[in-house]
Amino acid sequence: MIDINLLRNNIDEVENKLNSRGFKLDRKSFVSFESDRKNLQIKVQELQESRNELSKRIGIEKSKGNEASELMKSVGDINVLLKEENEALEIIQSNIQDFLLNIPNLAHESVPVGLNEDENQLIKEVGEKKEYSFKAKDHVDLGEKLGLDFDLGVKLSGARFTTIRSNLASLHRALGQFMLDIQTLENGYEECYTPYLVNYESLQGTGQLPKFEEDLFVTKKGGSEDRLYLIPTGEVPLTNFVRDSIVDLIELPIKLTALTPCFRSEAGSYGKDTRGMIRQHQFDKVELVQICHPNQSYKVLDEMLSHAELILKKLALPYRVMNLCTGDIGFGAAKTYDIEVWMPSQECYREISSISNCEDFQARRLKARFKDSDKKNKLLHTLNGSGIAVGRAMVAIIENYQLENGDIRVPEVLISYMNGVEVIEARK
RNA sequence: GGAGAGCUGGCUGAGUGGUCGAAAGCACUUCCCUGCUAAGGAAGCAUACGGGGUAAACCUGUAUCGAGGGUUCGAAUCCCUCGCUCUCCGCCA
Repeated sequence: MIDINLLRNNIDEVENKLNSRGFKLDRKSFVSFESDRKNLQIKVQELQESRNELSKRIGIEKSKGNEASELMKSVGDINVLLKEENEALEIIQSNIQDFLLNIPNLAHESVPVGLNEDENQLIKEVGEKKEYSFKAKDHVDLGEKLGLDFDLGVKLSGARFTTIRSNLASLHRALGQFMLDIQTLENGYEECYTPYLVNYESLQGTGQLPKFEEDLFVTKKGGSEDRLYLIPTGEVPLTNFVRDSIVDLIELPIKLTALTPCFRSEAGSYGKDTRGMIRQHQFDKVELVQICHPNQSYKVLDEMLSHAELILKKLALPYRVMNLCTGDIGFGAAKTYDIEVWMPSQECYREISSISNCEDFQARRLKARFKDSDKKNKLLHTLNGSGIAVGRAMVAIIENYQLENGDIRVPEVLISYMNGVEVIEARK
C-alpha cells in the first residue's frame, strides 16, 4: 500500500509514476472520496465530542441527585444524527481502503522505464555456457528416462502437476537441502518451518489479496465456510512474521529462510509453458526474506541478489541478471532483479529467481514497524527473493549436465547430498 | 467433539455501568542526588486517524481494553455471535 499522504499532497507525481508501470490512477474518485471523508469525519467527531461531553454531565448531575432528563434527550437527538453520519463515513473509509489496496507500489528511480519484459535491463552475464558435441536435448526428453513422470502427475492431479521418481527425486531433495544449507550456514539466514495454508490477512499483508485472488488455491475446512489459502510463495508466511508488530532496532535486519512448496493457479497463463515442469501448480522453493531499516534496504537488495547467485555459482550454472523495467515488476515491488538460468536445449535464459525490494509497501499493509533511535515508530522495509526455485534448478541441471547417452552428471556440490551418487543413469 | 477458565498498554496485573486511555509494579527515557557498574528521588512514557500550526515543537479532537454486533444518555465493565489461548475428557497421525 502506498502512503495516502503522497496521494493527498503529490497526486501528479504519483499519477506519473503509476503510469510508467501501466497503472491508470482514478484520481477523480480519490479526490471525491477524500473530500467526502474529510467532511464526514469532522462532523462525526464533533458529534461524538458533544455526546461525550453531555453524557459526562449527566453522570455528574445524577451523582448529585439532580434531574437530567433534559440532557438525556439532547444526547438522544445527537445519536440519531451520529448514527447516520457515521454509517456514511464507514462506507467512504472502506472505499478509500479498497482504493489504496489496489494501487501497486511506486518504482524506484533506478528502475528502467519500459512497457514489458523486452525492456528489462541486462545487468550481467555470469558463467560459461558449455559446448556440446551433440544436439542438446530438453529436460522433457531427458527426464522421461530419468524418473520424471508427467503422465503420472496428470493422473493423480491434472495438468501442470509432475511426479518424480527414483534418483531424480533424490536430486530434487538434494537441491532443496543444499540451498537451505548455503543460506543458513554461509549467508546467515534463520531456518524456518511455516504453515503452507494461510489466512486472508496474511495474503493481504504481502499484497496478493485482494487483487490477485484468482492466482491462488483456496481450501475449506471440512464443511465450514472458513477459507485458508495455499501459499503461492514462502514470502507470505515469512514476511508475515512481523505483521502487527513493532520490532526493536537491534533486532534488525531479520533474515529468514524456508524451504516450502508453492501453489499457483496460473490462471493467466493458459497455453504458456505447457511442456515440461517449468510452470507447475506446485513447486518447491527456498525463500529468502529480509526485514530491515529503511536506509539499508537497497544495500540489502544487492546482498540478497548475491545470496541467490551463490547457489548458481556453486552449481556451475550459467546465468544472467536482469533489472526488471517498470512494466514488468510485480505489484508490491519497488525494484526487482530476476536471475535467469541458461537452458541449452532452447538456447535461452529462463527465470529461476526473483529478488525484490518492497520498501514500505508491504510494511504499511502489515503494520510492521520498528522503534527508531528517535523513539518514533516507523515502517520497516521488506525484501524477498528466491534462493532459489528447486524445480527449475533441477530442470537446469538436467539440461546443463546432460551427457550424450542421456545420463545426467550430478553437480559436484550435490554428490554428498546424494549419498555418493555421481551419475543419474537414463533408462536405456 | 464434550466440559470449564481466560483474552486489559512493551511485560506483569488491578479495574464489574459515569470525571477510566485505564491503578500499581517492571522495563524504558530525561533530570536530580550520590565519589566508581549499586541504591534513592522527580517527571515522562500506548496506537491509529483527524483538526489547527509554513514545518518541527506544540495545542486539540475522535477511536481503540481479542473481533463484530446489541442494550444504555453513558460500556473495559451487562447481553449475543465469532476468534484465539489454557486445563480436563474423548478421538486421531
